[in-house]
Amino acid sequence: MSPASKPPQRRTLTTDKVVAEAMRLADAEGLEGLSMRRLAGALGVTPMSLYNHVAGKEELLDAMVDAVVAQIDSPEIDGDWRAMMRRRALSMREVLMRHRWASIPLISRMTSGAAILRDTNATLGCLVTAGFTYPQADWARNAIDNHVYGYAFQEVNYPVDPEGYKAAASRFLPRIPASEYPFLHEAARQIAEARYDGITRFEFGLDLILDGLEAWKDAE
Amino acid sequence: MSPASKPPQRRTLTTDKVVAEAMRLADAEGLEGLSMRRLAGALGVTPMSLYNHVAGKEELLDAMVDAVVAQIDSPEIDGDWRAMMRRRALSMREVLMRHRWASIPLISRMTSGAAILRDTNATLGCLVTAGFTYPQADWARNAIDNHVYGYAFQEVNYPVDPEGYKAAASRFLPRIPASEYPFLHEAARQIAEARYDGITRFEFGLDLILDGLEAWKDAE
DNA sequence: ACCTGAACACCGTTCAAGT
DNA sequence: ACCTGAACACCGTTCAAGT
Repeated sequence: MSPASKPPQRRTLTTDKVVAEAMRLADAEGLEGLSMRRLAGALGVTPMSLYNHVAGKEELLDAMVDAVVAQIDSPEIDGDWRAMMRRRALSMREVLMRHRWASIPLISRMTSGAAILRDTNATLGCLVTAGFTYPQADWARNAIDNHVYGYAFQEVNYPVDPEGYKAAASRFLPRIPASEYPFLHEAARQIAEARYDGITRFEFGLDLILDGLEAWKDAE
Repeated sequence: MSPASKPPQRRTLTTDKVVAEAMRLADAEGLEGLSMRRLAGALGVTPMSLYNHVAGKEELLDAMVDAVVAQIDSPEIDGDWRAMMRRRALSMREVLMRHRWASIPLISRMTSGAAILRDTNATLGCLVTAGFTYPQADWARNAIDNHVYGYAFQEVNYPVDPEGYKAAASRFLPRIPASEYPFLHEAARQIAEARYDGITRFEFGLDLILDGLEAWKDAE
């Protein structure tokens, strides 16, 4: 029971450390760079020892997704619903830009960690308190989240900097002959010329949805 | 040069057959059931012979996604934009229900097969012809597609039949104590009770977006 | 031209064994 | 209680060889 009697095992790993290192790996190299074996290597441990702290790779991914959701600014339940939805959406976008691997598992895994439950509860709560019915609140959340996910996903996959943009355009445009795809060709040309306006466009679409929700709510 | 001189090779495989069998496999067992080796087995061939017809698994997935997109009713360029966007969205939903594995790769791969280029060209063309600017048309398509993808994805992952619904709810509700997540708990309860109204909800959200686009278009 | 066998460099995970 | 070595059952893909 004295400190010196501490057993010889390394005692280095915890679930939190495993999840944190997995997120660091995914941040650095993307999801396809994350394997249990590489993760173990990064932690200086054999692959199998990970299974003492996470049940498997699926559960690890769920935990990573939940850790991402934990970072978003959830609505305050008594706050102005529109301001709160706006703040949450902007925060989600920012978090998804920070963890560029997260959009896909966030969309594609039906997971329910503590942070996700908390955020969903707060979001529905804010909308219901503002006067939406439960089904309406459920739909409103879906509409907003679909926008955020879809947009974030695009932003992650398209080149942001002007040079990258130009390069991608010149790599892409030849595949779109004006004779066969006149509208697509012109759209690509205009987009290739425009400067990047990520947040503006994001907020534009977001406000479109919020307008729709407001009208919908008042209409009934 | 006579028919009898036909060489002994089986000559069974073509790219189209490989893609078609891959889709059948994915339809039946999901994307995680689709491996190059299993696909080869289903075609009665060694894994390596597939590489004579597709460059690799990534390209195979791209081809599968394009084959899915080829099935959707693209807009007619001179048609009423709202009716055409509506028809396209309903068709996309239907196709994504038929190929339940397709939502995720359709969202997450930045691919540009012939069918995708064609559909994008037709969609932008219809909107631009109706009076949207190119950037507006681009955004409009994104908004609609995000809705379709997000919704289809949900519909694929949630149980449709009442029994499955009930089972999922009773498996889920205990994880959501009313004390900690009062709003989420009540939402889950109401949703668990409601009968499934997939298409209605889909069209509701779609019309919300189309209303927003119409207002937006008229406003400038 | 198309298909194959053998091999390479990976995976996630189990299980019995160590301390 | 935690970590390990060895093994199992898979992957995608390359390459030289067959016909």
